[in-house]
Amino acid sequence: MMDPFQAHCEMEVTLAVISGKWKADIVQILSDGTPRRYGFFQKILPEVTPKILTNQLRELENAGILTRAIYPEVPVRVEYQLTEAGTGLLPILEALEIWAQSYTKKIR
Amino acid sequence: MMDPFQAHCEMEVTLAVISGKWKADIVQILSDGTPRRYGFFQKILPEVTPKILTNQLRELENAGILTRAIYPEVPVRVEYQLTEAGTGLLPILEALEIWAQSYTKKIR
DNA sequence: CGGTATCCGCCACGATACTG
DNA sequence: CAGTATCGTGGCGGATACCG
Repeated sequence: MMDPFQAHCEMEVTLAVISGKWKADIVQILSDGTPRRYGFFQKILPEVTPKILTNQLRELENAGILTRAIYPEVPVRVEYQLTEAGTGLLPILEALEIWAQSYTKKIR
Repeated sequence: MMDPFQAHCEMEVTLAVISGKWKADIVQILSDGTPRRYGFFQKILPEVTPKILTNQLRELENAGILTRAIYPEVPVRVEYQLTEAGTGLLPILEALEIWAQSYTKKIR
């Protein structure tokens, strides 16, 4: 991830947070508030390899977008959930989606 | 630039369009509607090298975000201006900026 | 003035295999 | 179940020099 604090303009902080091949997908999967487990992401995103999935999750965690809760049961359970900051991202992602839709219509 | 048409979710089309080290800056420079010349970008963004600047401008042009008008005077004059699609991006960039501001306050 | 041409380093992303 | 470990690579961004 690009260092958000050497961005030229503020908005690049946000871009830095959600730029990452699978981050938008991950945030969207968590968008309904339900805590989700590692295997759930693998099921929804079958193309992402474990290493990459872990990497993207960790970067979002470090950015404060989601939390990672470990329940030391047997077998172990790990749950990911959006933080308040992550939830604040949702309207923006929706705006990105809406713009993309009208854009695709015009360009394609 | 990542191919916008093999994105997993629609919003990544938008991310693909504005992801690029200097693209947000370029769009913001053009945000007031005034046509701007190549040298103007170089003056505002002294760190970007000519090759990179050209590259970022071309990618935005190919994405339909801005137009490139050549006036074959002597010396030649080239002017860049936002398209309608590019203008539609402005509220989104502002939303990114606003989110970044509250985010920076919380995290830093 | 507004670019090209050439060369190159870095690192995000990935394939594959293995593990506490 | 939820991850590491290792090795590999494509292409974005950059430094530097040159051009119509």
